[in-house]
Amino acid sequence: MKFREFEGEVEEIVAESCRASGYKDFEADVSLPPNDEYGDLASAVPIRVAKRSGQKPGDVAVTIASKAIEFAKKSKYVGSVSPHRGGYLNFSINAPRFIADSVSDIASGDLGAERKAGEKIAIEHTNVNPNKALHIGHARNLVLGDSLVRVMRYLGHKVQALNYVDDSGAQVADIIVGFRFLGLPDEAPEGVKYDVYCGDSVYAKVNQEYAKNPSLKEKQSFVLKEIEKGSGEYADYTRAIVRRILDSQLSTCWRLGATYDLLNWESQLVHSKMWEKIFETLKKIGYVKYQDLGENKGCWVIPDAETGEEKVVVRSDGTVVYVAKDIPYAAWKLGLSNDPFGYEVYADDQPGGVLYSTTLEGKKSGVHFGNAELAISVIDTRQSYLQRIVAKVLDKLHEGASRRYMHRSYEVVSLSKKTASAIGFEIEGEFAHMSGRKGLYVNVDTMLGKLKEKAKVETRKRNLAESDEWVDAVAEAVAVAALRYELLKQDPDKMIVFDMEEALRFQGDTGPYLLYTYARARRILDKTEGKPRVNLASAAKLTTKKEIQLAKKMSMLDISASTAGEYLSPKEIARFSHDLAVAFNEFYEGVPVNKEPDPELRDARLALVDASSRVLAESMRLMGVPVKDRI
RNA sequence: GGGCCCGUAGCCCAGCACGGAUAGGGCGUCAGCCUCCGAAGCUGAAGUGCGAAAGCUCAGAGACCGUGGGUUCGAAUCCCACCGGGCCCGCCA
Repeated sequence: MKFREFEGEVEEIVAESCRASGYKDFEADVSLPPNDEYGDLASAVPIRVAKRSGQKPGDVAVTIASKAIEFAKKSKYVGSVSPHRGGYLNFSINAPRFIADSVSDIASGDLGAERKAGEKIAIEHTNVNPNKALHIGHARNLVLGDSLVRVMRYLGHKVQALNYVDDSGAQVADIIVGFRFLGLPDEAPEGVKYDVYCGDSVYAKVNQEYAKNPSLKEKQSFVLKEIEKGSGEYADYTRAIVRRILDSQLSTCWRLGATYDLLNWESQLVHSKMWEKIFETLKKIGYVKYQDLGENKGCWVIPDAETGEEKVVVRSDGTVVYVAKDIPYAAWKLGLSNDPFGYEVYADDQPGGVLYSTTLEGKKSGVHFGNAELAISVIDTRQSYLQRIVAKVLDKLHEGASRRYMHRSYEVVSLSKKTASAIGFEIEGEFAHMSGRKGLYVNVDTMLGKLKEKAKVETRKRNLAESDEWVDAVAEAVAVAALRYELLKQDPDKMIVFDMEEALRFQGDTGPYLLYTYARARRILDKTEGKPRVNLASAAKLTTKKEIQLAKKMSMLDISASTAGEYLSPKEIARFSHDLAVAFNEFYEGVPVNKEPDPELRDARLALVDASSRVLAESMRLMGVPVKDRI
């Protein structure tokens, strides 16, 4: 997009004019000034030069500026250069040319980043145990992961979105225990989602019973052993139940706008024997060691050179611990071991395209997964230690492999005191961590329901003539927008203390604000007699600060997205979208479009509305925030 | 005991990667703006001066950036220590 081109020119000018002034080896750093009264881009290079040469920064700035002014004459988008006595070089943009070019690029559909040779990237996210419905903590994972998938694709990478299903763990076994040993019905009551039923009723009930009746725990280990076998009555039954719960979870994921390319099953990973091969290699190189005495007697362990501690990977009974399942999964993603899987269609009705599943039956379906150049795992921060162990082991399998394995960690979502109280838990501090066992959580479906209810009221108020179906569809979009944006905009390193009341806000820095802004822009375009078109002459009439601000902002999407990709930080897109929406609303309130008497100027403004709304829609798409023409 | 993360207005958050020009938003509070392209929005913080008006000009709420040191011409940003909060360090997943 054009702002980046402008930036490139400025960098070039700074570098050339430094050289021409006899200042060598200075990085031509360019940044946005704190205030646009200084200009549209600035460089602090004179300060650095002055530091080395002992001159005054302001004098250096004048010297370099005199050269820069000459170089700028050849440039396309640099309007003027001026030195600042504090030691800055300030560059202003050639607004008419910049706006005319930006608008026509965007109007022709060019919303993308500079296409580089895309990498093959595997992004793992969601990974919810198939025994319960998604709660808002899982939603944070999903939103982060799915937005990363979208951003990476926008940047031109070839992305595989992976969802890991732990279909053989204790949590699944608990559901089976409930059905088979506590006599709980394996059908949900009328009107209750299957995953909600299993999580809210079955899982909670089974855990209560464990506390009362410890012998029930033996049933759990019995079920686990049966599942492990992979065949037989219990294994088959579990497979069917897992599938029902998973499908129910997937409907929620899809509702949130997240889709996947492949499901990886833990049971298949275990049966694939990948671990056994890796284990042999690790034994051969002496990285895993057998302990014949001490507290880890009878176990295979890997040492941690830094802490001097060791991590058990194979228990004394020969079974593997959790991290030893993550290692082959990571190795498979990066193509560090042979691919034991076939691939088959799991769902062809997924909104974003076919969802595949691994299989050990050998069917390939003509598709390929794994073998990625980069693997990103969206996993909460509590697993950072284990993820570091996985990375270290990868390095032992293949020199430097850990550089291609990235853990996108994030803090958990907890509940505010008020919200905990609203669902029947009186707590000590200001917030409480969610707990599936205790039943202390807010389900995604519940939250979307509340958001939608409120959105319906708000939407109906503004659209008295519309059908119920129409209002429903809009309210659904508003609900999803509100939740996704809320979970995405905050830094992943910060805990979200979720408060129901606050999350129900549709004003200010929220998803619905973006939807509203887009609809506002569409309204202008729908009502107009004019045509969105602009040329150099009419662009020159766009002279107000609000118009220029909007034009600049809209052509920075690619810059924000690059940052988001580089730092695995999709909240950059949230900042961008909000800034763009603010710029649009200020423009909207500040200058007339359809009421503008000068038809040339009106059309130029229309073109600006058209282009900026396209960019807004694209940035919303990158966050998985739905877009509606009217709300 | 070892390690990771967080601490910025009454509340919630940006900014920290790459040190630089008046620390940005949102909520809330208060005051305005719908006969004027959608008020899920915008403007302002009793205002001053110029002007017929659009508007311009000046002024202008809320922050010891957890605390204390250090590095630097310059620190919210880098380094160290401490305080407060959260998390992890399992033959659970």
